[in-house]
Amino acid sequence: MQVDELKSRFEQFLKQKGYKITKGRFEIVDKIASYGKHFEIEELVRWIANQNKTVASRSTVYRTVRLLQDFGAIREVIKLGNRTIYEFVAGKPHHEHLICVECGKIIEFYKDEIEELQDKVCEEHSFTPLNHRLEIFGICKDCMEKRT
Amino acid sequence: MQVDELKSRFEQFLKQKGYKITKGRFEIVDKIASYGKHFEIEELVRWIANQNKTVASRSTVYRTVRLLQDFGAIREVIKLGNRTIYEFVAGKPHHEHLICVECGKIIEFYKDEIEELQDKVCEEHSFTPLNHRLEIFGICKDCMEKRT
DNA sequence: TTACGTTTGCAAATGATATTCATTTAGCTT
DNA sequence: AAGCTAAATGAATATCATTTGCAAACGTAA
Ligand SMILES: [Mn+2]
Ligand SMILES: [Mn+2]
Ligand SMILES: [Zn+2]
Ligand SMILES: [Zn+2]
Repeated sequence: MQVDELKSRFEQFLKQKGYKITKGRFEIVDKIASYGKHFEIEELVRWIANQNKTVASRSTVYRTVRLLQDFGAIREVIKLGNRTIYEFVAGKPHHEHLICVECGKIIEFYKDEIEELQDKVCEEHSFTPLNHRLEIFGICKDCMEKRT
Repeated sequence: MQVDELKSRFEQFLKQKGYKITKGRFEIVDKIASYGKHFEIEELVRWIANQNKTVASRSTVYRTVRLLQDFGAIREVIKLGNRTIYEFVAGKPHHEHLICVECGKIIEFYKDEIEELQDKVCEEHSFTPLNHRLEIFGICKDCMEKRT
């Protein structure tokens, strides 16, 4: 399992930033890594709360998600209305999302050509890209079929 | 000016939906059309409030922005943190955005090939796209130069 | 073990947006 | 033109996600 690998890298990250190595932080890493789906923070808070003898409070979850974003293990992948959907991306290759506005299904995809074209656009504008997000909203196959 | 054209189309839209033609709604259309920049709703509310003998209240602004989105004259183009940046798109051709995370500058671009590739991806997943948003976050030329 | 800065949990604050409700208004229908 | 009814408005209040203040607990390094 590469979770241990990840945790040790996260430990390095914390040390290097002068932050402390705490139980709560690592519990949250474990939970997020084992959650396996795209998630919203409140969803995660509830899920963690339902596990027995859990440690982390809502504030700590929010604060740790922030840290994990800086660390690069988590990414905000979908912004819909006032909801933010995150994803645990450590180890996963970069990709974008199709979001069904009817059932909420999330489909992942990756197109190298799109990435290249983005780089080209950035160059054309002397813009240094740090990260990007492509969201395509629409109706998934199943929902489309149900409509008839 | 095509604002009148737009307002008359908006009027059709309202009638067709059984909504009413009111002063407030059209005042807001005028303000947004003349604002000329990407905007956040609170920013718009303040700006409208600063004009003299204005009609619309905060609630009406929020409600009308919603309507204009349904109508298609307004689009949520950037979601950054808990901020939503809108744009008056009526008449404007579709495009995407580069966002400087340092100074907030917004650069618009359009790449036909990217649009085509998106359609291709959707087809591959039997997904019916309704709309999409591509945000590229990074550092603009000016900010990059200032860094040295 | 001590000392000190960091983290935590909780409650309270925030900020954007939505909603409630009493009042006004738009758009019919006499 | 006057009345009628449903929709729109404004102000206050609620909601929801997220952040913050603060006292107590903890992690780290000497
Ligand atoms: Mn994903
Ligand atoms: Mn734009
Ligand atoms: Zn669906
Ligand atoms: Zn800049």
